[in-house]
Amino acid sequence: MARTPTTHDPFNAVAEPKRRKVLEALGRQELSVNDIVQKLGWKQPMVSKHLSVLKQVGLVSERRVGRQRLYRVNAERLRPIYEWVAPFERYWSERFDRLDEILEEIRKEK
Amino acid sequence: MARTPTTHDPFNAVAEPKRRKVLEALGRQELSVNDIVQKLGWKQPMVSKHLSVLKQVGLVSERRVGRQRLYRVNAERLRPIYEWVAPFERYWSERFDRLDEILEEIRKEK
DNA sequence: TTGACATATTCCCATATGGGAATATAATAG
DNA sequence: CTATTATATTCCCATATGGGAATATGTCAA
Repeated sequence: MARTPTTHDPFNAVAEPKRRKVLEALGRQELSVNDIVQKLGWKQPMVSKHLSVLKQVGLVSERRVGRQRLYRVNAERLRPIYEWVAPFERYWSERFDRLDEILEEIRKEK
Repeated sequence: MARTPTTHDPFNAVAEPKRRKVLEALGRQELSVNDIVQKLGWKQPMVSKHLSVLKQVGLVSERRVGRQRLYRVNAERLRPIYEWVAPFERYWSERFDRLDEILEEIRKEK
């Protein structure tokens, strides 16, 4: 029944390129909405909306200071993505392992 | 407008949990549609549909042998995901680096 | 109180979705 | 040719989407 909501899990939240941009813009820093607006050059409501999704899914945390809201990345929530994809890293790096083996064999033949 | 199509890129394709299951089921092996149907216990059309998306986005390749179609993971296409998420790995592992520093300081004080 | 600033929310709409069920295509065997 | 096996496609529908524009909420300062 329809696509999984973007707020359902980190995989869906991060499928949206702009949401990835927001996380990149944040990096390790704690930034206000306006900081991000400046940095990315988007409209403020757009930034707020994407932050809202990221927050609902736990990818960012929010801290209120005066009239500002400071956001920071909650990297732990990215971990499932890393852990799912990391095992596949061997699939493409293995190619080079094989290349090493082949080169080794050629070396021995000489 | 509207959400980015699932066939647009690996991030969107893999946001769907069942599509991740299909890739896991494949692993390094080359499997027929029926192999996957057996392995996952889903209806055949469902498997075919998900394979179709994965193929369109380049996450699997297809080879025809007789009436069978053999699929295998094209791991290269997962690389962008790995490379996007990997830098964040430091964010959560760093916590332990700091812990090490703190322990080191305590040691010096003694 | 009244502004001014910072941020969030609402309303709008075209669009692609994933699942189920049924059916179509393709290829082999007899 | 026909039946059978292997796989793909079509039709259905409820649903959440992301963008734009406008507006609401919240907080400080004078």
